[in-house]
Amino acid sequence: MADFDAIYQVVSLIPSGRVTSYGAIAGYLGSKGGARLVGWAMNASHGQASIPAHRVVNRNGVLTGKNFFGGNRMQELLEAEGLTIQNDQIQNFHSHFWDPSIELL
DNA sequence: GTGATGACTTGAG
DNA sequence: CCTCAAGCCATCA
Repeated sequence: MADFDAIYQVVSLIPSGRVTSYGAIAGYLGSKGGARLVGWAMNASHGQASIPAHRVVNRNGVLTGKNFFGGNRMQELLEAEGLTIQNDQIQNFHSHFWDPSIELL
C-alpha cells in the first residue's frame, strides 16, 4: 500500500489545468514497472477527494476512467480546469501534459 | 500457490 | 493516430 501513497502524493501535486499519464507517474516512481498499478492506486483512491484522479489519463490523453467517475464528472472537472475535452479525449493533450520527472524535479 | 482481471505501455505493421 | 500482440505488477477467487 506504500506505493499507493507515493502515487497519491504525485497525483495531488499535479497543478491545476495540467494532466499526466499513468506511465509518467509509474516512470517517476520507477519502483513499479506497471502503469496498471497507478490505475489500481487510482481505483483505491477512488473515494479520496484530495486525489484529483481526473487529471490522470492514459498515454493517449483519453479519459479511461471517466466511467469510474460516474458519467461525465471527470470531463466536467477537466473542463473546469481550463482543459478541452472532446470525444472523451483531451485536446492539445501534449501542451497540458505534466511530467513529474521533469516538472516536479 | 495458481489463474484470471485490470483507470496501462510499448513496439511493430 | 489505429490495430495487434506481449509485458508488467498487485489484488481477488
